[in-house]
Amino acid sequence: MATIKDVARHAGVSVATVSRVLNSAGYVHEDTRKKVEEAIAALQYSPNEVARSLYKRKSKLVGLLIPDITNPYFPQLARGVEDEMRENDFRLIIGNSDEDEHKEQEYMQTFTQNNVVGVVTATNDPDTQTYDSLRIPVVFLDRTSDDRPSIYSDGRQGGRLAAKAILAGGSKEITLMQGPAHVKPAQDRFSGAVEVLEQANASYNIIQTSTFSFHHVDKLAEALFRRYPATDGVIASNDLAAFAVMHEAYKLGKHIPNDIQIVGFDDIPVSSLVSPGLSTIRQPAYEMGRAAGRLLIELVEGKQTKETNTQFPVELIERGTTRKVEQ
Amino acid sequence: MATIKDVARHAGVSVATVSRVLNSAGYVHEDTRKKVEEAIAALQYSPNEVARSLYKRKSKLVGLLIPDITNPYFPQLARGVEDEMRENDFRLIIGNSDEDEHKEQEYMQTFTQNNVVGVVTATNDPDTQTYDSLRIPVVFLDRTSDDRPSIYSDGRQGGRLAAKAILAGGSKEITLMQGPAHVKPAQDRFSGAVEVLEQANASYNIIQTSTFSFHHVDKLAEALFRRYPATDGVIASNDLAAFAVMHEAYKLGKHIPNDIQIVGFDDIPVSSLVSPGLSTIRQPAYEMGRAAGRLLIELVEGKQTKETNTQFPVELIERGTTRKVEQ
DNA sequence: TTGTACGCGTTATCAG
DNA sequence: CTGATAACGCGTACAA
Repeated sequence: MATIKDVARHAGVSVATVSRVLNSAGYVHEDTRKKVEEAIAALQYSPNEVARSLYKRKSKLVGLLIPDITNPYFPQLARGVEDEMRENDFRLIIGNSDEDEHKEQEYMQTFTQNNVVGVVTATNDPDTQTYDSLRIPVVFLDRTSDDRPSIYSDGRQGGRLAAKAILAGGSKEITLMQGPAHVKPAQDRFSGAVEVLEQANASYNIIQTSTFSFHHVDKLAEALFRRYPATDGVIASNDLAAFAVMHEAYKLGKHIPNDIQIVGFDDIPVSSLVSPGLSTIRQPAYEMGRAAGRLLIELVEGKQTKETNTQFPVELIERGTTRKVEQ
Repeated sequence: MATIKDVARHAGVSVATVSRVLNSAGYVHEDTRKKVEEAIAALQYSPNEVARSLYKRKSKLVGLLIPDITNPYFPQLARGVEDEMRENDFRLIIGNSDEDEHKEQEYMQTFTQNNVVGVVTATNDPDTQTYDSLRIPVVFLDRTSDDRPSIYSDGRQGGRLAAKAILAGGSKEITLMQGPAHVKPAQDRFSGAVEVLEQANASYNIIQTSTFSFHHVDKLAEALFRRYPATDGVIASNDLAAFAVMHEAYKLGKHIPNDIQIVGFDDIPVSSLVSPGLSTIRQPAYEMGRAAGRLLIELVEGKQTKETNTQFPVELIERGTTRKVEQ
């Protein structure tokens, strides 16, 4: 690895001059610039980001914390954040928190130890204390928060749309899956759905889930039909849960959507691929990720941003798990 | 952020001493150690990894390059790598290459600029040149290679198992999806399947795909049935492609598995959740990721490792898209 | 327009 | 056992 010194020597100038052309700062004669650039090319020099980071006390690194990358919803968020960052020359250190406060703290420490300029966190149960003591900007993603920069979608409206769709399709015995209590967006969805169901005077049951993880959803689906066998409409807490319900419904010999309607939440990519296609509430995850990235960059660069808190609209995607109704 | 100097001052010792207790190197009196540790606790000091990295010319960071995190197979690999790394105090810088050589190089540069100690690459078409000039260990993941450290699964055997399963279920008009030509594991699967089909004197057609991405698989599935309408058995290039085929088959009014059998590849988590469950060749992705992480660490630490090249077994998972046969 | 010298936070060497 | 001090590679006053 060539260093700035090697370049300076090769070009017959001082390191300061090299640094100047590198950062296009200060004055430097056209001819010397040329020489330096040639030297850089000849030596295939590229500046050591670590030394830079040490001197400036800030890197080109951003921390991204997500609950579990194995849940297809998060890679979309992550991808959005990454693309936005890459276009602005930032790179990501990614960590999975698994809803584990210890891991979360561990990663936050890694982030600060590495001079990240900011962090995006899509963690469900952020220990706000940890974030309070942070000196760098933090953007909360997929998480509502009034007093902090955050990007999220309209969970309440999503809940409403889901409930309306199920109602429109004529379900009478609706079961509502309630996501983890500490996850704000999950609760928003829930209350949005409840709101509509109440207004419609519909009868519904509730089944609780404490996690979004794979391993639990199938058991949850089983429990759902055991407890509420008459269920003919399910508002799932997310697409994964919806799949599990579909799976279980088939096992029980129910036909979808004739015997039972199901609405998911998220619209992860596979949802359009399965059969029947899953009707679901779409969150623009990728765009949300990008927005979070953009917001963080603005914060990092100290730009005045009034819009530090933006909510994305959701949308009902009707596919094959709900009944079509004539308009 | 407290620095080592602050700690030294607080403890009334020199920075050298603090450094010693930090790294438990050299001698330090029990009493002074105590004082230092108290100071560390009091100041909530944690060492600046950037400065460390600068001095030692190596960080606690590892680069991970994957084609696209949005494809559910890769998060599993990534998760395995991450967990293994985390347990050994390494952290990940993740990049999506999108099969784009430029992006790949960009990330490789980022990696070296940040003094990563090694990289794991699950990229399909690695520009080996880039890796040759690298001074740090590289582990190729999900990719066969004789002369380089790599972790992959037995694609050929996978292809065989898939073909046998389809044959056992009695399909007569088989269509074989051939993955991207430059992706070695994909070709292995293909040739494994061909091998079995040839031996059985089975009639089969081939449809090519140049990518594994979401947006193309549905079109591909469409093309498949347009070109080979009589198809009653499909060996898909991966689970995502299999889903697309299932979807298309339903659209055409075909019943699975009665009219048509489908076998996927990967066994991504949703495959067990959809209905019918997807019969597929399971690759132990998470374990492979962990193995890659472990191997990289061994390489980094200069341990003698004969096993620099390990192949994981694959396994047929029979679910609902193949016909059960009496043994 | 250019060069010298210092500091960013650590670790390691070498006296004491 | 402990303390100065020189690196690590870079950016920036300050001088020239």
